[in-house]
Formats: sequence, structure tokens, C-alpha cells
Amino acid sequence: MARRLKTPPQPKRNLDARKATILEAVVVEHIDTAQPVGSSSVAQSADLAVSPATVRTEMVALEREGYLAQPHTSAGRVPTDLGYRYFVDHLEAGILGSAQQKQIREFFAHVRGEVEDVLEQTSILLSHLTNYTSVVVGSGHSHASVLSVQLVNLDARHHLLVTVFSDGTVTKHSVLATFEASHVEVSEASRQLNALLIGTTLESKVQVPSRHDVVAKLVREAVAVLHAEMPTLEGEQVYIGGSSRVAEVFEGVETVRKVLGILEEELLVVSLVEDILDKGISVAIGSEHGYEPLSSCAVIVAPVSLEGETIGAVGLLGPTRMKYREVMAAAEAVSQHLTRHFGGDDPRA
Amino acid sequence: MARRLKTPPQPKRNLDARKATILEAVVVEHIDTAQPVGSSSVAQSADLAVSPATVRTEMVALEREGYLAQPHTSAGRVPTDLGYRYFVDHLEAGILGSAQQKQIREFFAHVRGEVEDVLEQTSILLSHLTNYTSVVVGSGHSHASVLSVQLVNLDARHHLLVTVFSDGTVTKHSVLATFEASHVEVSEASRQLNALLIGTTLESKVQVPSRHDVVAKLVREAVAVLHAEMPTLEGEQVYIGGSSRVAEVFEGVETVRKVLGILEEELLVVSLVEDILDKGISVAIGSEHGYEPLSSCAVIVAPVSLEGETIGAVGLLGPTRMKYREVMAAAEAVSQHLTRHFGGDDPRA
DNA sequence: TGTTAGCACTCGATTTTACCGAGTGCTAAC
DNA sequence: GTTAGCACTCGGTAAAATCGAGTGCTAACA
Repeated sequence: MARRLKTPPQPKRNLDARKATILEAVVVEHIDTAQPVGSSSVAQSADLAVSPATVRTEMVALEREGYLAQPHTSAGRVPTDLGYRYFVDHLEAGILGSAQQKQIREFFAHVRGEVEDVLEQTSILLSHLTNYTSVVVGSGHSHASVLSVQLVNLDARHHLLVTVFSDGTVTKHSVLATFEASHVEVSEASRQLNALLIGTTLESKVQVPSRHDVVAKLVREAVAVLHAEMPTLEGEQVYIGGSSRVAEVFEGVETVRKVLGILEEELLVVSLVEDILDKGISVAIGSEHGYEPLSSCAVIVAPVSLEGETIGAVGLLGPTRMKYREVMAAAEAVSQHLTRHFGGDDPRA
Repeated sequence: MARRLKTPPQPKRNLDARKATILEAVVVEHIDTAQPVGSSSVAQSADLAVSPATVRTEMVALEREGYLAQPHTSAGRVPTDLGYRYFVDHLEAGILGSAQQKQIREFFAHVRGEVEDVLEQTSILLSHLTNYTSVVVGSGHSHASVLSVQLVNLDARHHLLVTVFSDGTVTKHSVLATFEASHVEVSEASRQLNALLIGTTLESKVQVPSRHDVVAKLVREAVAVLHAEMPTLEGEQVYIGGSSRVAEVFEGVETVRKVLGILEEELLVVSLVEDILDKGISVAIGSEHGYEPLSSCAVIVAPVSLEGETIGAVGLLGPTRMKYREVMAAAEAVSQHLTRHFGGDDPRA
């Protein structure tokens, strides 16, 4: 409403020291209390030896410059998205509580199982750690190469194409043929598929046989089915932890509903996270990410990489007044542990 | 509170016609309006030509017998769980709106893809259909037999055991060896594993080689890893559709949080659904299912079967004042379509 | 005996009013 | 540039007033 000014009033990216201190004090207190912050409490809390009146004049300026807003006359000030942005940009890296450090270390010392399981568990860890909803994204295998394929026949016309990729993922695809094939033909097709596909990626062009016999038809069919998955974001894995936190952390049923609705759309979540990563930022506040229904949210992301390549990300979603310092530290720590976990001892599992 | 009487006062399972009509009227109206229902509106709506005063005396009786409750003196009546129970038990099978029938038909005419995808899509369909949160459960493959196994090596010590089951599911398990194995040894192990496991189920005892060479050790390791999954509910698939509905359908943040919290625990959801199925009922109201945090919910389930065997279930979760007739009809219809879908044209995919 | 009109009564929900006080903006003095 | 002082605003809370849906009871009625 009134908070969104027509002329985003020249956000000069630097505030003089006192303004900055005041802004920070407002943000910190508002994050803590969820209430508008008045001049006097700022005058006290921040260690600038200055009267509330002075703080007030500064606040007027900060409001004019778009960092603060007033819910109504004669209320305290509330940070705008821009205000949070400044706060976050000037945040010195937070340090994680030792209890949480321990929790993370223990977690990674004990996790077992497939990548998928680890990622899912991690999402739970993150939401426990922060009390916000977490998102863990593992990239698809578009760049991974095929290690092995196998065509298994279920009955005469239904076959299952099972593919193992170099990144340890396994996919299955039904192959429904219009013709019948014998066991022998299926295993021959399987053999040919292996010869054909091993070492290729889903992006590679493959020379399929053009013959008209059953085996060749099977092979063509299988390759087609496998490659059909390519274009979309398919293969991306998304794990959401602690979606129930949404209900505690946002006020207003409507907001809760909207946020939960978004979280249901996995594709959307993936692209949200990837968009943010692409922009090279680690926090998207309010409408910065451009997803309207999430305009009252802040999203924190941290990439997980393997050999220099980004193979996933962890994210946390909360209200714009979230505990940035702690949460960013947690995201950072977990993403590093994940990176190490996959890169270090055991790349794929 | 006052609603839970100490002596569940002899719920005689049969009410005379008039009481039944009144109870039904109360339930119907309360489901519709979410408000306590007064005697006069019942007197009007139900087609018993009787004055509000009479209705009132009957209501007193119904309350004494535990079917109705009063939020406070001088408010209307609200059904108790027992009231809903009676209502549901005496519900003639609802018939689905034709728009919805069409939606279901079109859905099943067009779904493609693996079982998992179909189940996931189905959960979305169900929640769209009913505006409640849906749960689709696919059973594990403890009874399915192995169609094919394959050991793929990622590097000298890490291998991936990929297993295809007769029900079309595919699992993968990391096999971490303490020793190195060559390509040749791995494929030999793979061959032996096939010979050993094909046709067995996860419950079968398998005679593993006791030799001490690399191949034998690999085989033993692989079998161990595969069979380790057995005891738990692992392999069960759960798909939850429309969890954001929780926020619209329940009032009170606290309830929403609790319900979402439950939905996060997949194992819990599975056992909830299976418990209800085991009891042979299709609706669990309030505390009937014994999961305390869900005491303000009703859960509707319908089994999905294949060749007489229950292979899964669909469920819907809403407040006790949910639209039983419509929702039960929807659950019924979808479960039948699913049954047909898997049983009829294509058992596995 | 079951039904009903009549009626006093209850009590939550809604509205009204009053009031408090945190917080503001402004001004004049320092 | 800073600050004390001050009048003013206005949301939040509490108390009071009001409303009315719905009740339980009783006495008359069929």
C-alpha cells in the first residue's frame, strides 16, 4: 500500500554511520518483537548517545529514503524490504551456536544411505535447526553420463528401462510396445542399448539402428522414452522440511495458504531457488525474487557444489522478518557440510 | 471438555425415525454453516411437521445419548463424533457430481507414466476434487519377487545394486566394500546375484556363497544390503496432495500446525491409513483412529486392490465436519478407477 | 401422553464509548 | 546540529450497552 512508493527514492547504497546504526537497531528489534519500533527504544538500545528526538529526525530521513515505513501515523517504524536488504548486505557473517554446530556435525557423522535419503534428512535437519521451512534441491542428471542401462521385460509388451547414471541416480521408464517381444529379443535389445548409451549423456545424440526387426524397434523405442524426459526440469529432486513451520511463522491464514500452495508446486520451488542462485545472491527478500505470492517471505539459499559445479542447493523460507544472521549461518554451514559429504569421502552415496 | 462424557452413555445404535431425522438435519446444516444449529431451523428444514419445541425436547434426548453437544447454554447444538458416526453409518451411498465424474474419467484416460507418477498425480486430483488434503499410499514390495538385479560399479569400492521387482518398482542400494573389485569381478557378482535372487521375494531366505573370494564377498554384501530394508515400512510410497488445504479447512493456527506436523511424518501417515483399513472401516472420525493430534479430523480411506490383494489406498483428511457424502463418493470412485487402471490394461505401469 | 405456544432467561457476539499511552512532528531554545 | 518540551494522533484495550438467537420450563391443548 503506502509502503510501496512510486519513485523508489534513490536508494543510495550507503548510509552514514548513525543512520546505519539506527536502521540496524530497528531491524533487530522488529525481528525480535514483530512490533513497530519507536524512537526511544532505539535511542536506548543502540549505543549512540543521542536523544529520541534526534533518532526521530533520522528516522524521517530513513523513511524518505525507503528503508523504513510507518504502519500508521503515531506508530513506530517498520523496516521495508529495502531496509532488510541493507541490513543483510551489511551483516557480518554470523557464527553458529555451538549446540547447532554440534547437531550438524553429528548429523553428518551419522547419515547413511542414498543421496536422496541424505538430502531428505538434511531438509529435516535444516528446519529443526532454524525453525523455518527448508528446501533442499538436488540437480537433475542432465550432465551425468550413462553407466548402465537394462531393459527388463514385465510381460510380452511391457518392459522397464532402468538406467544408472554416473552421479549415482537411477531412473526407470516404462516401455510399452505395440508388438510382442521374446525374452531373448529383450535381452538382445538390452545388450545393444548398453553398447549404444553407455558414456553418453541425455543431451547426446545417439545413432539408433534403422532396421525393422523387433530388437531394433525396441531399442529405438527405449531411447526415445529415455530422451523424452530431457527438456523439463525432470530429475530435479526437491525435499521440503518442516512445512508445518509455515503455520507458526506467518500470521494470517491467507498468507499461510498461499505459501503452502507454492511449496506444493515442486517445479516452482526449484525454479525459485535456481533463479536466486543464478542472480548470484544468497538472500531474496520480499518481492526481490519476483514471485508475487511469496512477497512477504524471505528466501535464503546456499549452493552445494561438487568439483566446482553446482549440483544442488539448500534454502530456507521464512517471513521477511526472519533471523537472518542465524539462518544464513546455518544454511552456509549445512551447505558446506553437504558439499564435503558428497565431494569428500563418497561422491555418490 | 464437557463434550467428552465420562460414561459414553449407552449409544444405542438405533434411533427412532424422528430423532434420526433431527440428528441428520443438525449434521447437514452444521457441516454447511460451521455454526451451532438451533431447533427452529431444524424444524423448518427437516420435513417433519413438528414445532421447534418438540425438536428441542428431542435434542435434549440426543444430547443425553451423546450424539449432540452444546458449546454453551443458549447456543444451538453441534454434532459430537458419535453424531457424525451415526450420520455416516446411515448414509446412503452418495453419487458423484457429473462434472467430477468427468474430471476423473478424463484424468484416468490421460495419465501416463510410472506407477509413482500416477499415484502422485492421483493425490493432486483427489485434493482438487474434494478441496481437502489427500493421501495416496502405495504398498511396499515385500511380496513382490525380484525380476532382475544388477550391480554397477561407480568406482573400485562403491557399487550400486539396482533391483527390479515384479510389481514394477525399482530400488537402488549403495554397496560400500572395504576391498577393491575389478570390473570383471563386479559383473561376475552381478551375474551370480541374478541367479541367486531372481524369483525370490525380500522375505525369502537366500543361500549365499560362503567362499572368501572377492566375488563372493560382493555377493554377500549386496544381499545383506538388499535384505536390510525389509523390516520397516520402507518401500511404502506416500503422496500427499493439497496440504495447503489444511490451512483453509481448519480454523486455529494451532490445529493447522499440528495437522501439518503429522502430514510431515510419512511413516505415521502410512500407519494411520493402514490402521484404519485394518479395522475394516472407511471413515475414522475424531478420536476413533487414536491419533490424538488428529482428534479434530476425519479421515476417509478406500483401498486400492489388485487381484484381490490390497496394494494401496487413497485417503482424504478434513475436519470432522467434512462433506462426507461427496468425499466418500470421490474416494470410492477414484479408488475404483485406480484399481481398474492398475489391474486392467497395464498391471505395472 | 405427546405436542405446542408462550415466556422468561442466558449468554456469546457485536457495537459503542471512553480512555490510555506510545509515539509522532514541530518548534524554540541550547 | 541537538534536544527538551509539547500538542496531537490514533491504534489497542477495556468497560458498558445492546442485541438476538436459542434455550428450558410450564401450562394448556388434542
